[in-house]
Amino acid sequence: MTVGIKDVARVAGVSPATVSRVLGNGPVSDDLRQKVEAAIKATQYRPNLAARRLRSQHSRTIGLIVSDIRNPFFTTLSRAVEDAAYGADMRVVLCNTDENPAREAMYLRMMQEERITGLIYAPTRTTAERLGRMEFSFPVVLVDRMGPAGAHDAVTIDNASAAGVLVDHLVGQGHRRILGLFGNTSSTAELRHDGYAAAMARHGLDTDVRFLPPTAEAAEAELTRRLAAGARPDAVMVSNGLLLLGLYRAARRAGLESPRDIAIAGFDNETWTELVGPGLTVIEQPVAEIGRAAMDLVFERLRTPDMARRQVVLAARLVVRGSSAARERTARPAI
Amino acid sequence: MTVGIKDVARVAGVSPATVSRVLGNGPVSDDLRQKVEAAIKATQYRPNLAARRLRSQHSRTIGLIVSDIRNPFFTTLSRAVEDAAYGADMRVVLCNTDENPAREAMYLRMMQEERITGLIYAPTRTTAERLGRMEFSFPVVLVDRMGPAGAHDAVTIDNASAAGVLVDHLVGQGHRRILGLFGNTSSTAELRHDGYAAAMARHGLDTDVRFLPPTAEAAEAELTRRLAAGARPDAVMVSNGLLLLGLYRAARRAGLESPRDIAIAGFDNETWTELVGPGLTVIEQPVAEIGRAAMDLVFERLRTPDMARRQVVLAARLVVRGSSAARERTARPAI
DNA sequence: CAGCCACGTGAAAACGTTTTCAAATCCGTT
DNA sequence: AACGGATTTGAAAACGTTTTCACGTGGCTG
Repeated sequence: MTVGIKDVARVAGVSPATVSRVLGNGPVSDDLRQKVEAAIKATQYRPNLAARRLRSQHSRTIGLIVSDIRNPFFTTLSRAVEDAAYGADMRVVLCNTDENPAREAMYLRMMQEERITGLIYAPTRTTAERLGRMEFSFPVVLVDRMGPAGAHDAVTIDNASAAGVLVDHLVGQGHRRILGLFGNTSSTAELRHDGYAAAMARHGLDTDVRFLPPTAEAAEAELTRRLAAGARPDAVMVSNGLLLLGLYRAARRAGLESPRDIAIAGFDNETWTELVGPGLTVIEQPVAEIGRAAMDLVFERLRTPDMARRQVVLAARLVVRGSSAARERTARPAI
Repeated sequence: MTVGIKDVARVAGVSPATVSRVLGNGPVSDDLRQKVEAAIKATQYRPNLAARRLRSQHSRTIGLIVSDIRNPFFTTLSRAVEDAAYGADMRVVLCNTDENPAREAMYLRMMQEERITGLIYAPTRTTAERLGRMEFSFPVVLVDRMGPAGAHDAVTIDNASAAGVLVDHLVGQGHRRILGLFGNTSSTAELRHDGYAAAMARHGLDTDVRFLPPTAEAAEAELTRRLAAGARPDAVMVSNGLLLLGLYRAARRAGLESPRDIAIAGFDNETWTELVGPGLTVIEQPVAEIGRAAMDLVFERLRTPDMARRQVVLAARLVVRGSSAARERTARPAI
């Protein structure tokens, strides 16, 4: 039989209420407090969090829903979230959706059943659209990806302009024919595409775009196919770390060296991007800060439920490395 | 006000017990079942998991305690665990300890308070020792790292012999002076050291060993220091992915190329090890399988509490890449 | 046709806490 | 000396479920 608050009370010679007050730092005389604490030690009492939650209506639990924790962006994010949760004496329940709306829906429902304190969530584009019509009894803070305008708090970078910065850099290095590969499941990839397209237009260049499942395999296959078909862009840019990995693999497999044969750039400054060849030029996001900001937003919204919806936009940073360097001009015409 | 089972019952014109039975697939006539299901839809009812857990004494929750989710080994592990949990309709609560025993203790206590169904746990060496004396009311399965012999179920690879395989390979390539860097927080690193030492002895070679905090920074600093002091081993092997990263960085920073100037090898086949230079020779662990096996073990132990303690040992695999290749023999004497 | 069993159902207890409420005690003030 | 207020305590209700138990109904069996 598991020992409960009543057993502690009996041993200490007080009422259960008093034990509860000791646990919750309520008003108790030092005398009784000591007795109770001794009894707790003696009985090896461990509070039952389910009971506590049921009665107090506070779960002290943060939900975290991402597509795949193995994506280093989400790995770092989750670590930051967990740290903040630890600091606030809360637990984190982790959910991977694999960009699968059915799994997403299942987890969203679970979050309501858990009566979580707050949710940090990177929604699929399809679910994000539906998000405006859904009711939640807890704060929902979107990260990395946005929902319907103004429907939820969110923490992102300025994706369109970051993509623009990347394009500007590539063009500045003399690259003209710039292929863009973008994920097809997130609003974020869409915004990065928009930024790419706008920048290309600004420079008077034609775009070349493909939306793909955001996986290394998809990117690798796509570039391999194009190279086999004889295409040879000056540069390729991609909208996230997984695509960047596939891109690099494809180039390597085709025997292309960067930047000699093809320039490469993308989003997410993952560990390996610095180590590979001349280093890969990337947009670095302040991932841990995004996580912390999201937690802050959860807490603020709890404190001030009527606060206006808030979108926190953090600065991203261009990390220039060898992969995007200028090539010696060949005889090939500029267009 | 939140809608409860009673509200559903009232709407459906049945008793709360019947609603509960519908929810739990209990024996209910089709007639009433339909009414109840309609009422559930109408009221937007969501079960309260805290209440359910309190009454049923089942939390359907798996605890996962690792040192740092950002270590790709644990990332992949956690993904496998989460997948298995999803399949069994369970949640996973994720905890990072940063190899900090205090944080570990805190999380272990939390797990008891959560009354979790089972725990998957990679303990620090210091906590692992204490583990034999601790009582848990749920199955504890150790992963990657072991506890006191036979005290808990565990899933690992054969660390000593895997390290031996790595040494044999390096020696086979002609390397003689092999520096070994090992983490100082896990039993696993210790076993890998033992395997290294045994293999070196078998080959009649002197060992050169250092135990470090298992971080990239520590490994990088250590090798940099040694190189600066004029040391130049034939090869360096390390006991995990983080150390491998630091090792590679240090070599690179010192302008050493692998395998020309120094051979490099280690544990954990992370994404980047294949991409870097000639590729890094590593021992690859079946990480996802470790996670799945751990979950299986949790379930088996729940089914058969008296089952003998079980240690599952999975096969690791040597992945040979360029970084360990033989060097052209120089005039330097073999010893 | 009597008896039995299987089945579906509801009333009420139970899970382990926190919280409300009222009672009791103590202190200082008038 | 009496009163008011603050402080500490305990009894009991409440949180939202599942589970136990007993009851009623209907179909079978003998």
